[in-house]
Amino acid sequence: MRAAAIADAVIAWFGEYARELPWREQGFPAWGILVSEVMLQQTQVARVVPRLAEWLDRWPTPAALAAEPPGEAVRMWHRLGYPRRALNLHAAAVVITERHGGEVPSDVEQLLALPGVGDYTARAVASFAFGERHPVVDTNVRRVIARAVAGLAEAGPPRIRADLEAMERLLPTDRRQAQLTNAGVMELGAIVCTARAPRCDGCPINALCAWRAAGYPAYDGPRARGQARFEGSDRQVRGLVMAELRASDIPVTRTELERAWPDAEQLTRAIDTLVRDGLAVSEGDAYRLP
DNA sequence: GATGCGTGGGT
DNA sequence: TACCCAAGCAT
Repeated sequence: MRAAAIADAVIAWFGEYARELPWREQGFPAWGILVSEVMLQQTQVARVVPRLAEWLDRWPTPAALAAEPPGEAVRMWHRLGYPRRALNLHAAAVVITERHGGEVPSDVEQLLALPGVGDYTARAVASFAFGERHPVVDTNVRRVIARAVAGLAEAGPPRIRADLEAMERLLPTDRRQAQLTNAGVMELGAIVCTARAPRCDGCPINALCAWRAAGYPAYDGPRARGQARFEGSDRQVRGLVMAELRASDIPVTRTELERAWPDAEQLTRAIDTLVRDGLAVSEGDAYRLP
């Protein structure tokens, strides 16, 4: 069967060429897996590795993190981006401590209920930390399936149900083999079947690839939405404000923030949304981490 | 279902 | 150099 051939080839390749990453070490805790998966949401592996080590060194358990103010999580986040993830991780640590006896749950439904844990992260933790048999679908997996199975150059817009079903069809029955298939297909998409310049010569499934067999046709389907320009955006201003708050032990005044971004109207909008998101707290005419 | 959300690496 | 893209999530 074609799906079995793909899984077998990917598993064999993964065993030989997988990168040595902290969260793949024997005995790496479920808490560490959860933290790594949240850090990896839209953030490259190379930037995550050092921050993950610092984080787990300071907070080796969910209870340790839950005992501190959420602002400390935001500060430890440094410049990983999307700092609401740090807030989510802190809130998740509180839930895990109060409702799950301090242990990261292995059940997908319970994982999905944690703040900042969505369809990808819940199944990644269930599969990688606990060996549960669930399809894990991220941007890499979607691209590999689009090419190898559907014969398309790109995956197009995400469709959760269909994407999960497509990966499910590739998963072997055995739990361990399913886990290795999840990790292997992701890894293949990350370092071989890349978005820009795929390294098809080194691909373990190039002989099975529908896109290759079709002669690498160009993509003509619907495009995933592109990102808005960053320079001059509210996101940039929010980032600058957060950098100021992280760097200070005392509240930062509005006047000091205006030095970082002179446009008063845009600065106000950034501050207001940060306060609404719980990433900043107002204290008189100044602001600090929560 | 479309948008907003940080920061930086790769080409 | 600009631009695309990155182990997504919440609303």
